[in-house]
Amino acid sequence: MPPLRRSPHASTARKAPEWTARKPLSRGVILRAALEMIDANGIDSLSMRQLGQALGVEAMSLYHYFKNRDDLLDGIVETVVQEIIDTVSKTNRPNQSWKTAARKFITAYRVVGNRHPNGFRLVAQRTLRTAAAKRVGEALTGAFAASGLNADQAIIAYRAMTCFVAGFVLLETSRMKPAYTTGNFNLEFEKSLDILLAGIESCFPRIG
Amino acid sequence: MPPLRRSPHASTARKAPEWTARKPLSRGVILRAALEMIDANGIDSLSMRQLGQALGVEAMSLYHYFKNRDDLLDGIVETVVQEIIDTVSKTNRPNQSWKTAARKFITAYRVVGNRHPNGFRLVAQRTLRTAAAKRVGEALTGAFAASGLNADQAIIAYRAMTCFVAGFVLLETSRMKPAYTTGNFNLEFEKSLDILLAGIESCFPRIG
DNA sequence: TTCTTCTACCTTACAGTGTAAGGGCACCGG
DNA sequence: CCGGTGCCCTTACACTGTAAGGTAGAAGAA
Repeated sequence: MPPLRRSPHASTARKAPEWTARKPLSRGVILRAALEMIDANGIDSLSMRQLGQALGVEAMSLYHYFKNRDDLLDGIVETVVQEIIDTVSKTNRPNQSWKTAARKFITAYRVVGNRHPNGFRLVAQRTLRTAAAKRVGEALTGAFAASGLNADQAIIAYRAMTCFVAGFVLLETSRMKPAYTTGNFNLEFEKSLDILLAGIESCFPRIG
Repeated sequence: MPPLRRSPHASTARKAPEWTARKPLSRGVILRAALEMIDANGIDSLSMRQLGQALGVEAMSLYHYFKNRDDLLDGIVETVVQEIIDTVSKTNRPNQSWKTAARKFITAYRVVGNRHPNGFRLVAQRTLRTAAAKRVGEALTGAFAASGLNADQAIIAYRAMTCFVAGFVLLETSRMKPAYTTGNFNLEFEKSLDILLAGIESCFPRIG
């Protein structure tokens, strides 16, 4: 149960104090509200004042939890990346083939990307400066390495796949109709994955 | 020779008229200045006022050539895309194999992406709403089709490659050091291209 | 010539932005 | 009781995009 907190505004009023059930702020609460705003109306709709309003708080209060707006955006990226990690680990099974692992990994990327289209745009541009990003690839490169690739090969395979999925989701989540498409994103995605996996197999014969 | 134009400010001054050699505005002139600003200092550094100042003009004058800032950004995208097209067509030769054509195409994408790192970020997010984007893929899908792929296969191969290169350049041009990298972007790029081309060959056996 | 219209640029104004600087109330450990 | 610390607040400033409308000069018509 969220603790009752006196509304700061009410505390300055003379009459009876008004009590609000406002959720106390925290990085997590703010980030979730921010991601919701972004997903609903685009990145430009996220202003400190409007975010504060959505949380029943003044804009400047947010600066207690985030250094500045950029820091907040980095936090959103981390939130989305973490969601990708969670999604992957939910479907991961031991002893699955590297192809299965890679497919699940990239698919989780896409699923989360479509769940947070505008949040994902942020991820695509600034993944690398967050700490979570450092962990996100371990599972996949690990699977590649366990299947016989050396470190450099695993990284290259990893990069080819993640770059593809980033570009794909970016394209898929833009509202506009692409000029060149079959109209069936699922098919294009799966077929492209087929291409990548077959290419890895063919270029790195030790794998398997 | 650019025509001498009376500086509007000077025209209201009482004394001797001052003549400036300011280049007359046009969509092209504005777009090139805007792209330059973006590449130098990032997208956020592009404000209508500052862009106007760089051109020796008030901010509102730009609205004679662009509906609004978004329209301007679309124009920048189109500029960059056109540069990609030009770069491709400069290296294109008749009778080259589909692999060579694809490699040149994707490489041109990357070269221009690195020449305009911040401009390219715009492209990655809004390529599709521009008219130039409609033409950019014709060469490549044409090469695929000419090599034996049917329409859907050509589109899928095209999409796999363009999504990859978009994601790759986005990663490559972000200042931060990625967590998983060999440190050799050129090698990673070429090897990833190998993977894609081998994968296309393997998944679409009719090609050749 | 003079009158009108058009083009290209301008000024002003407004609502909205991020955030620096600092204030004050509620709670806590002493 | 008292001083600190945490959490939220107000105020203020420089900046943004852009709506509304003005104006000086060029071009065309009479």
